[in-house]
Amino acid sequence: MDDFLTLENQLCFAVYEAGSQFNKLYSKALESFGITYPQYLVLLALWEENGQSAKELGEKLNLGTGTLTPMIKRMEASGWVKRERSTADERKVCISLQPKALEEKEAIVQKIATELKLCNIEYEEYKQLMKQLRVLRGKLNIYNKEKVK
Amino acid sequence: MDDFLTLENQLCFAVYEAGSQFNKLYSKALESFGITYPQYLVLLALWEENGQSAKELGEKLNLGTGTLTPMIKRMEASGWVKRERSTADERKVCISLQPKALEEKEAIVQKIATELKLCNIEYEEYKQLMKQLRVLRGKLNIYNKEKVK
DNA sequence: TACGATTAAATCGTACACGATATATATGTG
DNA sequence: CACATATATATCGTGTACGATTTAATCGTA
Repeated sequence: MDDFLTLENQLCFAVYEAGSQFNKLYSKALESFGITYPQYLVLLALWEENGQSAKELGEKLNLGTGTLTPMIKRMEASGWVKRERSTADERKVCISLQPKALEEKEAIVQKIATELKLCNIEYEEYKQLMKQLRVLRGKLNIYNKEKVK
Repeated sequence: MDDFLTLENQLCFAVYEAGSQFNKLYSKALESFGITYPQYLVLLALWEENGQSAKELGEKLNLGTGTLTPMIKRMEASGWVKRERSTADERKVCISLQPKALEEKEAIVQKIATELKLCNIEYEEYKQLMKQLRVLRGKLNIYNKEKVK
């Protein structure tokens, strides 16, 4: 009757599970580099475009300042990034990569690629999932944006 | 060149994003009931089978005792569940629903159903995603289990 | 039956994640 | 120029999440 109520049939839970599994996989793979999974996402964003304000970074990663500020400070303390107040607009903080983040890039990327290969995710599967998750993201985004109003 | 390195093309990030969007949607929908999204998942598991040990619950939800114990205690404090040491095996704690959790079930389920409907997720889309996420879960599970050894 | 190994929870430390609030800088309009 | 408004961060409080360690109960086997 209310089969749709079981954990097993909840899309939100399927996503939640996959998320925590990726979290574990990446955390373990990144452990030896001394970065966490969310910190790796920050590096990805900065490798793509070095020197971004906290706001820009937060928008790309869907993270508020309450999450980002302390995280970036930890990454600064461990030598991955640096934070500088913009001189043009003193409200802004510009976050950029330290040499360490550029030097270690290849090794980190390689490590992740190696581990992911072990999961045997097919290219078609990957592509399909990405496509469907983008559609889902679009719909959830519209909903969440509406609700803020 | 390394387009596969962009955030936009990372499966892990797509899952991460969808997860946090669901989190926001459910959190807002559940706010008036005084429960969080993870707590709602606990209720789902207990509505499905009332009276489970912390270990069983943790296995279904992929949560360790470091997460579950304090969460269940909060849910006990707010009157949703109760915790009782098993008399047969004093190591076990049996977690079961308080009347409040049974009384509010319909209202909670209705509220969630209403909000989800507003997202316009098609049945086919839902089914497809569930199917693919189950495959992904299987693969990530195998990987993560291997790594523990 | 004694005792080492296993199992179930609890506890601890660290790191997200989010909403709400505070603070400081910049901007727009009279 | 003055001042209300808007913007960018920072801070705070609460609640997950996870690995590691601790504690207590049970089990297996000599």
